[in-house]
Amino acid sequence: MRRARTFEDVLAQIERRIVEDGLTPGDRLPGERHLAEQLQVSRSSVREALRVLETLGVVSSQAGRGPDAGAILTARPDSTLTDLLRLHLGLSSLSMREVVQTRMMIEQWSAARAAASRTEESLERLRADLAAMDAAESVAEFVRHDASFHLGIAELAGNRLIAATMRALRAAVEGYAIEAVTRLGDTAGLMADHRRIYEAIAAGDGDAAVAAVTGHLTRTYPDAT
Amino acid sequence: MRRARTFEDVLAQIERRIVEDGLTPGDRLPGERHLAEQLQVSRSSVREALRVLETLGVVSSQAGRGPDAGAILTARPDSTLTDLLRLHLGLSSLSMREVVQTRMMIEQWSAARAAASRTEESLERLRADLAAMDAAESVAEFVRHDASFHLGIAELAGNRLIAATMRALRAAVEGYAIEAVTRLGDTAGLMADHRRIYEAIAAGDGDAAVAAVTGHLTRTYPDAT
DNA sequence: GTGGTTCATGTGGTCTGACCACAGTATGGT
DNA sequence: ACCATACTGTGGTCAGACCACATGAACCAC
Repeated sequence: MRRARTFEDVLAQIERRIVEDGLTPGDRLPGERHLAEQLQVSRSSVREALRVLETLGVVSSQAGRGPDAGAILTARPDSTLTDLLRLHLGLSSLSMREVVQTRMMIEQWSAARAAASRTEESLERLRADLAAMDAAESVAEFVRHDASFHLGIAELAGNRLIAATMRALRAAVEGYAIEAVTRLGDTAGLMADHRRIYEAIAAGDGDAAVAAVTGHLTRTYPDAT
Repeated sequence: MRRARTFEDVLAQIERRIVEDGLTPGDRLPGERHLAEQLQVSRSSVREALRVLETLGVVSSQAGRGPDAGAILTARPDSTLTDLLRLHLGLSSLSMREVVQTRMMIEQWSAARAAASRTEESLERLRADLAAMDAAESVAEFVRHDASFHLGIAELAGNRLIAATMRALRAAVEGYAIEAVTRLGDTAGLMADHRRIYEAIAAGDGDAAVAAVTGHLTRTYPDAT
């Protein structure tokens, strides 16, 4: 058994405090110096613990926020997941195939859910993205609205964990996406796919939505299944 | 635009180094003092960067490993994801419902994949877990093999990202699982579910496997869908 | 020669104390 | 009443020190 490092103790104490005091995003932690004194450790250890919490998207710090200020509790797991994917892809401990496959799973699930629980205003957002893609004048702009469209479907399903994962996955394949669109040359095929997905969701046809999403992703990332 | 903090620069430099030098798990980074000198920053900044990488499961440090030693590159995203879920559940920025729902998505997908690509040795592992559950003499032991069974299905699908996510999700509901088993009193119903899942996978019947998994999770976590 | 012991070296982990740039607040003058 | 100024405490960074530990080389006994 390895002895716990000091900053890990600090981590546990802060977590305990969050749970016991029922702190939620927007609340504040004491300043670094205060925490250090309360826990009888050095500021370095406190800072390392805060850095971990920041990495996990639980806390956010910025310099010089005046008295009675400290790290603010947040709920931003997005960049954690994005960084996680990017680094492990770089380390080759994860393959692009696995990432695309995971995205396939999420998008199929989301499309089915979205078809079942669609509302007029959520459909409106998807239509807006479609229109923006049609009007896009550059690959980058097209891809941006493309991402927004796919994310919209995931958010429509109403699960923050899945939506956050989807955002990270999407960011991880960003480079691939731009390359894929450029390679295909024209976007007519992609737009036809998108419209098919939208129509299926709007019609509340879950099976058709899943099929449309599956076809779309298979065509866009042919080398991963 | 907020100015980048020093340790974020260090982070970027280390990441660049990993990608450019094609480093993989098992390789080593220079020692903290060397990195500090190479990048012309203080050791504290290097340490904060390493702490971030450690949190993301990319690096692992331990004290006193002799000369020419530094942090070892790893590929352990599990605890990152587990911590992420636990903290955000504690912060109420994620609900147990969303976690269980995500698990439902992954297990359905995994079961379908597992049914399609089963092998005799992978089935053997599942059978071993089933037998261990039958022989379990305590709730804790039962739940442990229960977890192993479900994880086995996810790993069978052959996607490290999904398997890692599954491990984290499973760990997050650990407390719930023990409570659920205790509440149900006997495990006969659960075991019947497990056998039904196993049989469907062994028979290569994807649809039946999905149905069996869906029924099992719905029964185990009735208050989340 | 061989096997075990000691010891110097360098590591990660921690601490102290200092300085900086910045945001909020109070203070002062107009 | 208003605006500029100084003050205060913050997070961010740095330099330098010490500790416990793991490693490997030098050493000694046999």
